[in-house]
Parts: sequence; structure tokens; C-alpha cells
Amino acid sequence: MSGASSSSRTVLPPLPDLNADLERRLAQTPPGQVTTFGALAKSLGDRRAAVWVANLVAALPENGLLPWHRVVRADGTLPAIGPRLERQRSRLAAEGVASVDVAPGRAIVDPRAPRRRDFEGASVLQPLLDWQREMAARIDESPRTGPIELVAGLDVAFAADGRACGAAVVVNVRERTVIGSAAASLPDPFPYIPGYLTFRELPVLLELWQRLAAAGLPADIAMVDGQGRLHPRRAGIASAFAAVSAVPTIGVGKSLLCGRPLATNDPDLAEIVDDGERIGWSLSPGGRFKPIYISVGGGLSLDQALACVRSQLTGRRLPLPTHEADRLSKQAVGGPVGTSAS
DNA sequence: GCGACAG
DNA sequence: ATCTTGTCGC
Repeated sequence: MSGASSSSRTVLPPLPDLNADLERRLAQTPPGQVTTFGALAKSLGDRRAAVWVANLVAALPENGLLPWHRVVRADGTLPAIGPRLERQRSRLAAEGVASVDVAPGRAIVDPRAPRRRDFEGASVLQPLLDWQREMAARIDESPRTGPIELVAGLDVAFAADGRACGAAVVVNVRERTVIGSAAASLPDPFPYIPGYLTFRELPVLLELWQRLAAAGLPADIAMVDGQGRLHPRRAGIASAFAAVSAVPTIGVGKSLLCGRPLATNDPDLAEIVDDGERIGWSLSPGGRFKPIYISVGGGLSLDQALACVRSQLTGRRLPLPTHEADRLSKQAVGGPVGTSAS
């Protein structure tokens, strides 16, 4: 029996239930102790998940079973706001943890309160980091020799009910005309954490690519909303897409995840260097827009990626395929569950 | 010690 | 990304 017959080929690593993993750790902070967002995030495997932790803790029900009130910021300030702040203070006080006012609406816990920093449980983000490094090692940045005539722009929008709604728009780059599109929606699989966008948005991108093929709309390359090699592991979502699908991709980001711009002779253009590596371009079309950040996903060179994006500028901030995919995905948020193509 | 963090 | 009113400017 051949594995090739499977219609559910595994392309992503198993995704942890981060919500449950965080809640198990939160429950390990006993009365009389406090912990921090950063300590919880580090225990999950990456301190950069601290903002996600903070948002989740802020959304916990006040009368639930989890000790939301025992989480403070690294500097000791209490994160709760408004009336919830007073309830956090009184709950801590009832457990013997004092806090003092430092400003209107700002209180700080007694620095002598014991801080929990270590928790039982696996670093569930670590396998995802390892997977990204594996994908990074697969990336080919040599110049593409095949055609670049049809480019599919890919983007994802999120509905209030949690659906991830993706859209793909195929553009004839010579004419700069839209020749077709596809849409797909899936349940939101993973939260947004800086550096881990792939695990949130790649599933719907792969579904989109299948829908394009099914609709007879094969594109030569994909332009992905997000970074490619311009990523701490050199494997942003555009690179993960390329590694998993063997489709050449360009990453087009609207803000910088890592690296710093280095000016060039062209005022519209800056090199992005991270850790000594030149891995992207910052481009402000006509100098009148906030820059966009271009990097290789895989399957072509950085020069080709830049040239392709520039060729699709039509007076707006984003290149045509990305702009149209952005529009269609936002439109799909209001649409039905499932997939479609045109 | 302060800042930074794709979508 | 998403939640949202009016407002500044070509």
C-alpha cells in the first residue's frame, strides 16, 4: 500500500493545544505566589509568546477556576484594567500578596512575593521551531529558469466566528490583469504568535492552491502575504509554503519581523540585514507609502523576487496579486463556509 | 534598562 | 488580523 494514495498527507507538524498547555501551567501557581506572562511563555517554549499569553489571561473569566489574578508583568505591575484591577488586588491581598498604588490605575505587587518561574510540561513550541529550521534548510534561492507569467497572490482574513478565510488571485503579470481566483475557509487552527504565523495560515493557503489546480488555474509562482526568509529561522510562511508544496514563492510583508533597513542609492529601496545576512528588500513605491518588505520564499532569487513585485505595482502600496487577494479574502469573511473558485 | 514582536 | 467614527486631504 503506497502512502502516495493518502489524501491527507501530513505537511505540518502536529499542532499543540496551546490554550490547554497554558492553562495547565497557570494552575501550577499556588496562592501566595505570582508569575509573569514571560515566564509562562518561556515555559511553552518561546518568550515571544508573552503577548499571546497576556491576551489569553486577560480574557479568562473572573470567576473561573484558573488563578488569572496571580499573573503580573515582569516589572511587577498588575495588568488588569478598570474594575478588574481592584478585584485582582483584593484577590491577591486575600492570599497574602500586597500591592501598592504607583499611579492612577496602576498598582505594583510586593516585590518580595515569591515568583513562580518553572512549570511542569513540555516546551510545546520547540517542535515547531525545529520544523521551521528543517524547512529553512530545504530552501533553494537560485534563480528560477522557468516562466514567471502567472502569479497567484494569497492572503487570509479572519472571521469573528474563528474561520480562516483565504483567497488566491491569479494575475497575468505581463498584462497585469486578473485571470481568476479561488477562495477557501477552514477553522482557525492556531493562534497568532510572532514567528509562528505559518501554523495559523499555511493550512488555508495549501487548500487554496488545491482549489486553484482544481479550477484549472495553475500559477507559476505564489506571492504570499507575510515573510519568506526574512524570518528569525529564515523560514516564514512563504518559505514554509515553498518547502511543503515545491511551488516557488515570494514573501511580501507589510511590516518587519526581524532585521534592520540599510539605505541604498535608490531612495525607494533599502536592504534588510538580519544577523549579518542580507535577506530582504524594503520598498516604498514612489516614496509615498509605508514600505513593504520583500524576501524569497523559495524557488527563485531575491533579485527575481524584487523585480517581480516591482513589475506588479499599480500605484497602490501592494503589488496587484497581493492587493486583490487581500480584497477577496476580506470579502470572503462575509461569505459561506467551504471553498469556491471562479 | 529599553525596545521589539509577519498576520 | 480584528474591533470601529469621524475626519483630513486630493
